[in-house]
Amino acid sequence: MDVSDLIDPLNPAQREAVTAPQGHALVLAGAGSGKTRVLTHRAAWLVRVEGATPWNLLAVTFTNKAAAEMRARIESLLGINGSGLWVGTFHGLSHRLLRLHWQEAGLPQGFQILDSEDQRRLVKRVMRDLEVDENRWPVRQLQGFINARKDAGERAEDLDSADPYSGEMARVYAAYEQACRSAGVVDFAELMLRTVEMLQNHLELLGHYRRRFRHVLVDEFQDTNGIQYEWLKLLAGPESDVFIVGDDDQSIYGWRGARVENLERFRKDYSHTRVLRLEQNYRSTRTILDAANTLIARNSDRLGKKLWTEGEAGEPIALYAAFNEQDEARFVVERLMAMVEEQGLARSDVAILYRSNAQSRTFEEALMARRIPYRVYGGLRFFERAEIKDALAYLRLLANRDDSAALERIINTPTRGIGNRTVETLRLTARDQGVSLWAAARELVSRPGGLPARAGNALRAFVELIDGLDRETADAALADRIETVITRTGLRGHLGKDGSDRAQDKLENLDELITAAGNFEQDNTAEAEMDPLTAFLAHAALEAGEGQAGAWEDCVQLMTLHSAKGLEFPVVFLAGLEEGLFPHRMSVEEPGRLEEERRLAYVGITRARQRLLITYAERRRLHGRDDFAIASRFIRELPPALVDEVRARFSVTGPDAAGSGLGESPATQAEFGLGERVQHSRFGEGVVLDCEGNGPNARIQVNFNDAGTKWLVAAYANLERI
DNA sequence: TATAGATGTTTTTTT
DNA sequence: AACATCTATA
Repeated sequence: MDVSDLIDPLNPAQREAVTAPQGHALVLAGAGSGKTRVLTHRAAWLVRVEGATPWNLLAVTFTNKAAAEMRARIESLLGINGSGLWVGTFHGLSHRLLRLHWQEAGLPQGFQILDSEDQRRLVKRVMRDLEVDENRWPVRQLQGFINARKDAGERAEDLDSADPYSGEMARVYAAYEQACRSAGVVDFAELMLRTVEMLQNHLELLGHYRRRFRHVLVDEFQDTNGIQYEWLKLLAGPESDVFIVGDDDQSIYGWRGARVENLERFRKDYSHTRVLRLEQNYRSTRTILDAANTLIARNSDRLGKKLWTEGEAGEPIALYAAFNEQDEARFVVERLMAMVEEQGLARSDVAILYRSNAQSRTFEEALMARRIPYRVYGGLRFFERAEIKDALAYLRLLANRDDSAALERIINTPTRGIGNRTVETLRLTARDQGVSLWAAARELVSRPGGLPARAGNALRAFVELIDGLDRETADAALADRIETVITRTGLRGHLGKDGSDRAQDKLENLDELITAAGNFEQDNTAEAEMDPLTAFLAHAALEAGEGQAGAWEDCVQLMTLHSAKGLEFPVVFLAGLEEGLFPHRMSVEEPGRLEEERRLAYVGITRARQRLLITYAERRRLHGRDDFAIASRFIRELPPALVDEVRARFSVTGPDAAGSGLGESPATQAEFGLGERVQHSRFGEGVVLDCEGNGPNARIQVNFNDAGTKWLVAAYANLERI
């Protein structure tokens, strides 16, 4: 058997990992050391050399993107393709198990999945029913609490109900679970927890999967949380070999319960684990790697790795101190244009990375102004848009009338005369009789005098609308079904009346939804045993869909540092390195959280292959508020010798030098930084707020104590620094 | 009950 | 700035 294609592309350390004898293995793999390659080649090795079948493999990661790539690479190495291969995300695979064994899991066959927003709304609903004070107990906090408990594998009844603080939260948790149960919905964390409980309670199922999954492979193991660890321990039985890959320096999901300690725990729990290290980096220049190593060395409690490269030193890291976020975007876009035009770089070779999604806007505007194609990953995703979720809520109701969360969302969207008063009556009736809102609606509609005439008619029309839609479209293709729903419910007409651009966008999104459903039904022949509507709704919740669909043009890539993990680009712009933004102000107090921010910076730096450019803005508008900022501590933590500061300050050239075209006379040159105090002959003292342009054409905005805010042509303003 | 306008809240990252 | 939620008014 010729396995040279599996082995030849590997270095000795990688080869050792891929060809390791049977048994457990922990691969500590630094950034850019080829860990995904090792994982996929290991999977192929097990089948082609060790006699396993694809059926014996279970391969897990965290993000849909990573899972898709892993699947594609394994399939290509094995020359197979099909859904028999269990490769996916923790949540996706759990979902698959729960669909297959819904009865054992105690779920209705058509259970639906709540995304974070759905979950928050439901928690809020429950809190109102329980009359919990939302000022004392913020909804988000309760939502976070519930998820944290689930991520740790704890149910409401496991909590201490005597303690007044956690007792109150446990009460909400319990009521929320009850609401989910009666509506037949599960949240993300529940997918994991329910799967674990199902396997614990059904040993015949557990035995079946343990016998099947002889080889369990896990990528990004440092991101596993408590319940995911339990999940793996269950599915990987005593006869199974577990092969895990991870990097403690890239652990950036602590906020959602990830435990780096799971790496160490694994070594203890799985005896005779072979520990391997991949320390040679094939991705970045020596400069970039040195910078990353120096930065991450400040963190404590590392498992310890020394990344090295045989590559070139490469160019220094560029640092640009922008005046504000517009200037930052201008710098980035001009630089990337120059690189694309002069060096023939593809636009898709360039990534702009930032800490928070809100930062994408300024870059989008700057790119759009210059007609440069770009693609934003993450942010508000397709299936999370309000109009899409409205349409999906109707579909959820068609699939399951008891889905009260879905019903509440659309019972009066678009408005059809069912106001708060009527809905409140519905809730009371539902609560009294212990039934869903839908059942309560049916009951009230059929009971004479149950509601005032006007409300009763409106509600009856709604009930008939839903039942009618169901009857008429039950056998239709998914896309036609959605088309009918959008039209008949009045969603389209409602938006059509509004002539605004935003409404137009929403209409286009609804059309896009119909197209997406059509494509989905065509491609998704694999899980034929699942009802197409249910499958589509699950797809919408689990893979919310990326920002913009299509346009596989050559695009500049914009994304958060979190979504950049696992990717690499020849050129990386790391933007917004300011104290308060990155590291985020919420994370600077606690050392542990600050270290996670530093790991995030490490992830960002190590995405770059050739060129790394770092920017920050001295002044940034956030939440409508202007704030001065100082450079991130992470900039100071880089070795100064590796950093080339482009120009931190704004320079103004005098009119004489500009007019004559001769050399600039130092005497007429001045430099100003934002926030600096200046003196003007007529307006008196003021503070520099903003700058625009450069050299003789530069304009400068000054807020004078007495004369107010003015824009001045800097060359003629004769400002003096004080 | 519907709507416009006021008021208050974001505080980050994702399945 | 953008959005959700509340309030006053028709």
